[in-house]
Amino acid sequence: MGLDDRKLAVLRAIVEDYVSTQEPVGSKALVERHQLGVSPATVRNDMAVLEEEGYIRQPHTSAGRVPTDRGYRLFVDRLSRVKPLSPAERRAIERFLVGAVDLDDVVHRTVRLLAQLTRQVAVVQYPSLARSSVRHLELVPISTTRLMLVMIADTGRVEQRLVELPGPVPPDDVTDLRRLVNEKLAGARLSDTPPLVQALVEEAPPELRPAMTTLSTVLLETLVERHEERIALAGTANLTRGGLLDFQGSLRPILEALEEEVVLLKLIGETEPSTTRVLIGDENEFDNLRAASVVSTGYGPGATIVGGLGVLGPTRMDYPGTIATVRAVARYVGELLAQN
Amino acid sequence: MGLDDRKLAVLRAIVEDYVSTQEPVGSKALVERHQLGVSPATVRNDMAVLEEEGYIRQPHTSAGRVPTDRGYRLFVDRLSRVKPLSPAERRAIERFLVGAVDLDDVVHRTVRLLAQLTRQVAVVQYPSLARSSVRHLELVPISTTRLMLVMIADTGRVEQRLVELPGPVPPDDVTDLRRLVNEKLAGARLSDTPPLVQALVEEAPPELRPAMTTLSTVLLETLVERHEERIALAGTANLTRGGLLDFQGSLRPILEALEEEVVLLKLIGETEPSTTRVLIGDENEFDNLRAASVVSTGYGPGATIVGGLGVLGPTRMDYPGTIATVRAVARYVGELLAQN
DNA sequence: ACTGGCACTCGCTACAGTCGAGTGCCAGTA
DNA sequence: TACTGGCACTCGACTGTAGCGAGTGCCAGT
Repeated sequence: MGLDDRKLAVLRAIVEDYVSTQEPVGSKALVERHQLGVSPATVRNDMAVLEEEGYIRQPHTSAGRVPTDRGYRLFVDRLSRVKPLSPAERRAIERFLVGAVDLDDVVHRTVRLLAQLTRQVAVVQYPSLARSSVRHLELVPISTTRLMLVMIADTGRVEQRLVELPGPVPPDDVTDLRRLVNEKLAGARLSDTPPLVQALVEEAPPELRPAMTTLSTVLLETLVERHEERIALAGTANLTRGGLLDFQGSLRPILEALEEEVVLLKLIGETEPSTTRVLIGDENEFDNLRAASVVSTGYGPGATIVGGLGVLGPTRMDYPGTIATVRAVARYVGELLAQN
Repeated sequence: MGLDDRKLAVLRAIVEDYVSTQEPVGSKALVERHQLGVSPATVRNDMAVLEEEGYIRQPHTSAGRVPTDRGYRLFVDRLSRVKPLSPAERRAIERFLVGAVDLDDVVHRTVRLLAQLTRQVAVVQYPSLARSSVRHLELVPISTTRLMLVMIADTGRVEQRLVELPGPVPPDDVTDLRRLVNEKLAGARLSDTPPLVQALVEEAPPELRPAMTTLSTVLLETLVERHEERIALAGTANLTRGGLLDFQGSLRPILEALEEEVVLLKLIGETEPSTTRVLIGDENEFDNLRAASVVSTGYGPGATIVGGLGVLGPTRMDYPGTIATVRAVARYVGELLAQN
C-alpha cells in the first residue's frame, strides 16, 4: 500500500481532470496541466501502481485512466480541498430563500435552488414527523359522522386525514374531543404519542368512547405507523447533461429509483450524525443507483436535525463543490426554520 | 383531397403497425398483415397520395412510411375505433383506488395507476381551488403574533398558510376572528371570495380591525391570487421505453417541461368541455414538447369538473388505448370524489 | 529514483463494397 | 378507369480494411 504523497497527488489530478473534461486522462496531459515536477514516464509508473491498487482503471488498453469508485472515495476522504462558495452562490442562496411564506414554500424553493446550484438532481425531505412535536390538533366537522383531523407540528408540517366516525357526534362532543386530544397530546413528540393515545381512549367519558376509539386508530395510523414522510424532487433534467456518457447510457434505472419515495428516503433520510454523507457508485445499496453518487446531509433549526436533503449525480461529479453547496444550503434552511 | 375509404384504411394500418413495431412500414408488409384486398403496388399509389397530402412521410428515400403529426390527428379524429378496457384493467383500477383515505392518497394512487396502465408519464392536477368552495377556515394560534390559517375545501383540499399579525392578539379575539371569517366565507366558492373578504375587513369591530386586515391580505393571496394549483407526476421512467428513438434522442426538453408546474397545468388543466383532449406533437404550444403527445381530460364528482388529469408520451403512442384508459380513470376518480 | 526512448496496443475515423428493403414508374390487363 | 406485375433505382445498414494517434509498458541509461 505504498502510496506516497506524489501518487496521491497524481490521483487527485486525475480525478480533477476527469471530472472537468469527462475524458480519460493520460500521463502527458497530466504533467502539462499540473505542476507535478516529474516526467510523464514517472507518472505512468505511479499510475500503474494506482491501477493495481484499484483506484483507477483503463477503459481500454490504449486509453487514459479513469478513477474507480474506490478512487473517488479516497479522493473525497483524503484529497479534496474544501471549496468555498463563491459570493455569487451565497447571494443566490439568500435571495432564493427569503420570502418563503410556508413550509411547503421553503421546501420547494430549497429543492429548486439545490438543483440549480449543483446542476444535479436535488432531493429534500420534509421535516420528519418522527422528529416533530404536536403543536395543535384540530377537528373540523365535515358531516355528522365525519371529521377532518388536522395536525400541526412544531416543524411547520400540517397533516390532514379524514375520520369516519362510527355514529353521529353532536358539535359539543366534537369540542370536547378536541379539548381532550389537545390536552393530552399537544407538545408531545410524535414518537411518544402511542401510550398517550392509548390513555386517551381509556380516560374518555363513556359517551365519547366510540368516537375516541375511532379517532385514536386514525391518530396512530397517520402519525406513527404510516410514518408519513414527504419528499420534494427537482432537477431531473440535469440527468441528461453530459450526454449519455454518465449513467452508462441509460437513465432508466435512475429515473425508476427516483420515483420510489422509499428509496429516496433511505438515500437522504438516514443522517444520524450531523455530518455530510457521500455515497459513491457501488457503495449505494440500490442496484439501480450503482452508476450514481449521492451527497446528503441533515438539516434542522439549531443543532437538532429534522430532515435530510441532498443531491444525486454521476459518480464523476465535482465532490468538493457539491459538498460545499449541500452543506451551505442545509445551514441556510436550518436558520430559516429556526426563525419560525 | 380525394381520400377514399381505402386510402383511409391504409393510413390506419400504417399508424397501427408503426405504433406497435416502431419501424417504418412498407407496402409489402402492409398487405401481408392487413386484409386490404389489393396489391402492394396499389398501396404504394395510395401512399404516394397520403404523402402528398402530408399524412405520412419517408424518413429516407428507401425506407417505409411513418405517420406525420397530421396523420395521427386524422387517425385520432376519424379512424381509431374505441378500444374497450380489458377486464384486467378494470379490476386494476378498482383495486388500486379503493382504500384511499385521503385526497393526497387518492391523487397519488391515481397518478401511479395511470402511469402504470398507460406505461407513460402521468399527470394529475389536484382539485382546483378556483373550482372549490370553502368548507371551513381554521385559525390556530402559533404564538401571540402568529396564526396558522388552515382552509378546508369541499373538494377535500387543505391549504395552510402562516399569518404574521401586526401585534399580539389574545385567544378570545382569535375565536372571534374565526367565527367572523367562517360566517362570511363558509360555503362560498373561492372565486367569489374577494368581495366577501373586503366586507370582512369593513365590518370587523375596531379592536379586530388590524388583525383582520392582515388576515384578509393573506386570505386573498393564498386563496385567489396565487391560485395554488398542485400537481402530481409519475412514470417519468417510462420516457426511456423505446430506447432513444422516441423524442428524437433527447429527453432533456421533456424533462425540463415536466419540471414546470405552469406547463403541466396548461397541458392538463385547460379542459373547459368535459371531453377528452388530444394534443399531438406540433399542436403543442410548448416547443419542448413538440415531439410528444398529450391525452388529457377533466374529472370531478358528478358532472362538474374540478381538475384535470392525463398522460404524456411519444407521438407514436397507442391513442385509442390511452384515451380509453385516461377516460376510465377519470371516471373512477370522479366517483371516488363523489363519495366524500 | 527518475527519465528518455521505443515498440506496441487498440479505439476511432474514413472509405469502399455489398445487400436488401422499399420505392416510383410504366406498360399491361380486367 | 382502376388495379397489377415487373423493373430499375435509391439509399441506409452493415462489413471489412487501412491509417492515425493517443497512450501505454518496458528498459537501458543517468
